[in-house]
Amino acid sequence: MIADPAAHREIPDATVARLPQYLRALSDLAERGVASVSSEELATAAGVRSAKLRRDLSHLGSYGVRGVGYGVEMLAHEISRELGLTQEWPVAIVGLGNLGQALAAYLGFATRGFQVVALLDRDPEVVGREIAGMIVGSVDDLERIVIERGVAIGVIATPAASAQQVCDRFVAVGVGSVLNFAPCVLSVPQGVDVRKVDLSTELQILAFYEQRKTPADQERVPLLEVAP
Amino acid sequence: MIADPAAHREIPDATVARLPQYLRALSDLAERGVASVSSEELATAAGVRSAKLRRDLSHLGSYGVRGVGYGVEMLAHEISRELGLTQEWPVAIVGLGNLGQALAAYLGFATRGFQVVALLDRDPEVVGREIAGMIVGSVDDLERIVIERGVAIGVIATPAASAQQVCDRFVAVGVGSVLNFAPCVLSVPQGVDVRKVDLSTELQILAFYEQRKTPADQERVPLLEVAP
DNA sequence: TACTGTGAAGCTATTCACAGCG
DNA sequence: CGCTGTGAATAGCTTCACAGTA
Repeated sequence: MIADPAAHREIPDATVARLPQYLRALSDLAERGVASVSSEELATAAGVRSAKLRRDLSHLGSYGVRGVGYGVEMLAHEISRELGLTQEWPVAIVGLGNLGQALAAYLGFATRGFQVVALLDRDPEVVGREIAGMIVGSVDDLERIVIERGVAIGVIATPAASAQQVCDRFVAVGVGSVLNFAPCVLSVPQGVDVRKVDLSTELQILAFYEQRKTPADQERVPLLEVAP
Repeated sequence: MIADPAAHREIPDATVARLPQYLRALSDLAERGVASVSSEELATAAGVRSAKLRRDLSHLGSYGVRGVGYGVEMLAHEISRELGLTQEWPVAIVGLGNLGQALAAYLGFATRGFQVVALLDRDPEVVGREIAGMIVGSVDDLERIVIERGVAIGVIATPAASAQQVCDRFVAVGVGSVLNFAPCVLSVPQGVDVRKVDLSTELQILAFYEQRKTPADQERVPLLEVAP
């Protein structure tokens, strides 16, 4: 009986969410020819505290050397493996408005580990056009295309009104991970993961803190100080 | 006599990050003419548990009615106020590649509380073009434009190599909040807030969980054979 | 010596469960 | 009664501080 060292490790969600940052910092270091890095240096490059970095990495195993630091290439490889980037994940993008086109262009050449295998839209004006080197298909063929091309991750860049329907169709044919850019909540069965990216949410969060920062005398337009 | 309920309350970061979701759910309800909503219903609409919703709202004050629920319009207004959306925040977008253009178009008409007052790019081919009804200016004029137009929030959609420099220039002329779409860590002085949106980070997180779901050596295969 | 990996402490967030009120 | 608001319990995350080690 052989125990896989990673098999029974539970990696905390908060740690998983930071692994990509560490990986990017390590890639930058590797490009600059750095062979070894301390937790202090890597933490700075990734924008976290060194104690947090060490705790995070300890969940993956003991890949550091006491008194020295971490091997850049080796640690990058371990994190890549942990994140599942040693394989190529087939991705489909649905909705090729402004945002969908930008995502298609970005994913087309800027990311390892992912391959865009389908672009789908509902608008007949858009279907058939070439975007980022790929022909846009009809969303009517979603099920067939997802199955044929083994899509694992679905990206939704449609208007909010269509997002749940597209999501349901993804889920029905076995897509287990969805990245949602539509400004709405998606409901999915247990076992399916959804992550949401939302520009206006981010701006609103910034506005909250900006408001707290702005001294009272600098306050801008008071829209609603009307006496009843 | 009633003391200002929000004046000295510390609202937890996790709560702030969810307020936009609640606001969106409330806006949807208001559009459908719903006047009152229970924590259970609103929580479902926002994709959280009702206990969490009630705890979150309790940080804003007591805006519910026991035995009844929350007034939709009233709660929406309170959250808007708390988020600082009763004023318009002037936003500048730097970098008008695919993504920057998509952001400009989105912000141009899809969001209340924010007004795009400047689009800036470095490329002379792009400067002078009209995007989403606004003429692109030169990034050389960043300082002047930020000051003249009172920019409070800077959006960075440049390549990673330019992002820190643009950020520094924003900060130097008083921009206190930055939304960063470039795949890199920005360092800023204390008191400046940065939020990051990163497509490949999100995909990598999904890949991690997707990999965990797919049993070890089980290759990803179509769920259904292709029908003849 | 200079660093990692980690027990323990402290802090933040979530959830339970029900008192309290309309 | 039905629902909110919250004390208390729990779970999860971060930080400290240092034992342990190449």
